[in-house]
Amino acid sequence: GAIGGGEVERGVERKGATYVMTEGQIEELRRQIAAYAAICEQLAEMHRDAAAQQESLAGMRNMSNVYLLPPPPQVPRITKQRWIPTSMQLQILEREYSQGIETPSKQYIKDITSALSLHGQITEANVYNWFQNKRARMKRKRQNDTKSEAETESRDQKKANKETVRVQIDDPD
Amino acid sequence: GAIGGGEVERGVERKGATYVMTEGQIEELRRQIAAYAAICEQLAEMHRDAAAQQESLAGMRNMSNVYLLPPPPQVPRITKQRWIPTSMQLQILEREYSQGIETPSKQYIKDITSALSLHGQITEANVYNWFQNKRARMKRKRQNDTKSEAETESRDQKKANKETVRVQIDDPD
DNA sequence: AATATATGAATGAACG
DNA sequence: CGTTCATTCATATATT
Repeated sequence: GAIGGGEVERGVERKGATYVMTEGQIEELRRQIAAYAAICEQLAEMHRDAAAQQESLAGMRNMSNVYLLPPPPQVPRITKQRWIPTSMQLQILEREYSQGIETPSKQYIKDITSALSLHGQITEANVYNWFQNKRARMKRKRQNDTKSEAETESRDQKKANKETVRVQIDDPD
Repeated sequence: GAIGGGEVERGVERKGATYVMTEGQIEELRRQIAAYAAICEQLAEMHRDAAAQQESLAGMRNMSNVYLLPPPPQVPRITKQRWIPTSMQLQILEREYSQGIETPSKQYIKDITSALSLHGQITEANVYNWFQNKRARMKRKRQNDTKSEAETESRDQKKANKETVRVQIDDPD
């Protein structure tokens, strides 16, 4: 019995916001992910085939390092506003951070900026700011989490209440 | 593969026709889709490059339309629950602001949050954001008003200007 | 229903 | 570094 069960999960849930999705939305997500996965697989296979036949095709050789090579995605802006990282740039930055790069050195910033510029307009200042903001916001998040954990240390009841509220949401159809 | 996974399903809790997801789960989904999108983009680009150079590669041709068709770049329509202040909460907040509280201290935010929670669900972040938005929008309004005062342009011109700003952006290649 | 606006939230950049 | 500002994104609500 799921409803009101509160047997939600391991320590996954935080006291942060929760989100509600409909079946249709979940389905849509699955479809998108499946579609991307299929396309990636096909493309990758095509490249393997092609590479096997024609090893000297320019630009194709070191596919293993997919993230570091190719294309400039979209830089449509004429009016220079604030930097908006492309999904690729973000992905790379997030990965670097998650792998322990929290306060990159000047040289590191130079390098990664140069790598990221293959995926869109970017400056060293952008990268510097990104890491700075990341650190600050991660830290604040950790503090909030820790604090609210401490608050509810002996009060899981409150949490239960919160869960209960959501249960009331029900089906319009 | 490394990217796919069924973790989503495990964590999703069934509740009538809606599901509740944690921030972490949503984040994970977004990451997955962003990752696939970025990889597809790269592979497609590489493929185009390669195809341009070597059009008659066996095994490549009959699949060459693969990347042309599907992937919807749209990110999931996840309905995020955002705080909607009750009229009572709004009244109190407006009053505080009008009485000179523009940038409340952390402690002040704590206090007011706790007071406001008597009138409905609310978090410190909600309060913080409210004041932040209030400041920004008040400032903007003041600036607009002042500017239109100085200008002899018609009143409607002002709004037209605002619209015009966006028009410049565009044109990828 | 489709578009426009109001406003909560996220985030790049700047400040002290 | 911590905090705040400025801009943008996303969603709820209003308007047509």
